[in-house]
Amino acid sequence: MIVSKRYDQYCPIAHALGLVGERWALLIVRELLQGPKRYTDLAAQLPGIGTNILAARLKDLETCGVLTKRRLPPPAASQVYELTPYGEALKPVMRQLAIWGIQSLGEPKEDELYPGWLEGALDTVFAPVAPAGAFEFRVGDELVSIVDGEARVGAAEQPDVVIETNAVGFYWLFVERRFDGVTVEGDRELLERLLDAAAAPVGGPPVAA
Amino acid sequence: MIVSKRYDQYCPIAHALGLVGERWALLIVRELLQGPKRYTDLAAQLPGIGTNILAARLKDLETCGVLTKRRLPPPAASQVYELTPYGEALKPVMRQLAIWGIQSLGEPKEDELYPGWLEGALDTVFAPVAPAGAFEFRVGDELVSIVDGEARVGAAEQPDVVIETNAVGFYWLFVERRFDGVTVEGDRELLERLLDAAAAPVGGPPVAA
DNA sequence: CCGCATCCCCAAAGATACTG
DNA sequence: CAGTATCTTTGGGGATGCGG
Repeated sequence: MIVSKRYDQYCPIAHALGLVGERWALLIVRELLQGPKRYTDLAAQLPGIGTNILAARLKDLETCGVLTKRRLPPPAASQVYELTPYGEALKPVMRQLAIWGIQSLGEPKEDELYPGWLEGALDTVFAPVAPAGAFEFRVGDELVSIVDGEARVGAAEQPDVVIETNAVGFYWLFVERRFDGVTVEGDRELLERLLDAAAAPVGGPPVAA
Repeated sequence: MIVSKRYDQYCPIAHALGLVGERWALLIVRELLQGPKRYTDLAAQLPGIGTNILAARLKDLETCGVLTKRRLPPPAASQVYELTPYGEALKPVMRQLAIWGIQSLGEPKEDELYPGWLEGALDTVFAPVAPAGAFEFRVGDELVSIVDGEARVGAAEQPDVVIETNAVGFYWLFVERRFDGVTVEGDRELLERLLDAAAAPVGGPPVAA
């Protein structure tokens, strides 16, 4: 398993795929973008992964410098996995993958969403390109703000704009700029600038996948 | 094979990986970013792929709307594969993957490079974020220009800046802003703006992979 | 419990030969 | 040239076991 079975080309993309291109690898990174997690928590968030695969991936990702295993100080005897700076640098990749994928994903059904999804979305997709200002998103029962380009759970102190909708409204707002079912209070133009910055208009595949 | 074995989550990233996350898939996309190609040409550019895998991937990528099979008009009786607009929209993903991957790739050995590599690099990594102006790159025996945000093989008519180096110099110029072995004629500051726009400073993994 | 290692089974990948 | 057919090998999914 070690270092074998990669692509045999000098190419940054092929090399990157050699490091994080295997099944489950980028989903593990996705989980760790939300902060350090324990083995069991990872397994819980990745339905169907199988404990052997998880262990193998964690080992691989550790040896190639994407994440580190860290033992928590005495009171909590457990250990956690966390991204290295190089692993964190995958965020732009995840961002683009998410922007591309969502175009053919279709709107969410309410019961498919997991707690914290909005924070993940805002943190990786919107926050990195957010213009100066304070945004407050109230989507379903999630409440997350972006202030100075950083996503935070909870309300903003002095929000420039407050967006209220449900998950479906949020989906269409992002992929097609549709404001149906979306309530915007405050600086709507600032929100539009955020949406423009977040993603170029793409459109889905010719055949819905 | 059809539609099975995907990740079972409502998540744009998981969905994207379900479409293009399998082995070889993104490398096929990489090839087609350079324009339509025939089956045999693809096989030639992807050492070790195996004809059955290539055929299977092409079929999968076609059914999920990433590429199309097109039969060339009569004189040339062959058929080619080309990206759909949705497939082309993967370019930002490839861009970020390349930027991330190159940080731990190491400098090239001259015999590892394939003809046309510079055009690929400039087209997917630099051109999409290039500031207005005309850049001319002379790297080894490759000669490619970027004019108005588009990469083109050949010299620029009125270059604002001409960069001359070899592949190794080009590598370090990009990953560490080192100008050793790089000759810059004309507007050097414009080149620096291009480099700044192309990639945030990242740095490789703690352990060289 | 948590963090894996082991085992079994099957699906997918690799290699090669062959065909319209 | 553009694949399909066939065979072998590898890796993933699922369950279970086991030490700390």
